[in-house]
Amino acid sequence: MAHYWLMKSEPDAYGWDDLVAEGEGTWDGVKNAQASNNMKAMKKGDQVLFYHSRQGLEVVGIMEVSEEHSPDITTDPDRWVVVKVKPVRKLARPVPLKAMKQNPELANLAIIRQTRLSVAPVTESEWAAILEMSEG
DNA sequence: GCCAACGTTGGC
DNA sequence: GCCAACGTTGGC
Repeated sequence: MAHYWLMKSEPDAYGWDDLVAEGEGTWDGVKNAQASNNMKAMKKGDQVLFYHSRQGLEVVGIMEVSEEHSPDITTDPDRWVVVKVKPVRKLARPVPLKAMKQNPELANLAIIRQTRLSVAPVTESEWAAILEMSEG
């Protein structure tokens, strides 16, 4: 069964539209042990929310792991990894951080509890709650 | 643009 | 091996 995740990127550097334009993106440059461990745990087909940090501050789309982790040659390949992702679909309506913070179902969301974590797990119920917010 | 949070580095 | 200094991230 697929697992759920959330990954952050600054849209100035690499946003949802960039991923769509490329068709498949390599998620590189993550230099954080916890984030890296999460990437190592990702399996092909896992579903990933794309969150715009710094600008936007909202979940904008869903992507899918298309290739599992491999060494990150843009940083330190002995230490850090990349995964490849493909866009699945844009959310009907982006879900702002502000709204997620107000939703009691998301009180334990990893990115709310730990702001600076750029690659984070999302539980099945959190995933459902976020999609509900986008579509409801 | 600021600064809090927090991970990493390096001098001791 | 400790911990102060430093650098980076990301919300505000």
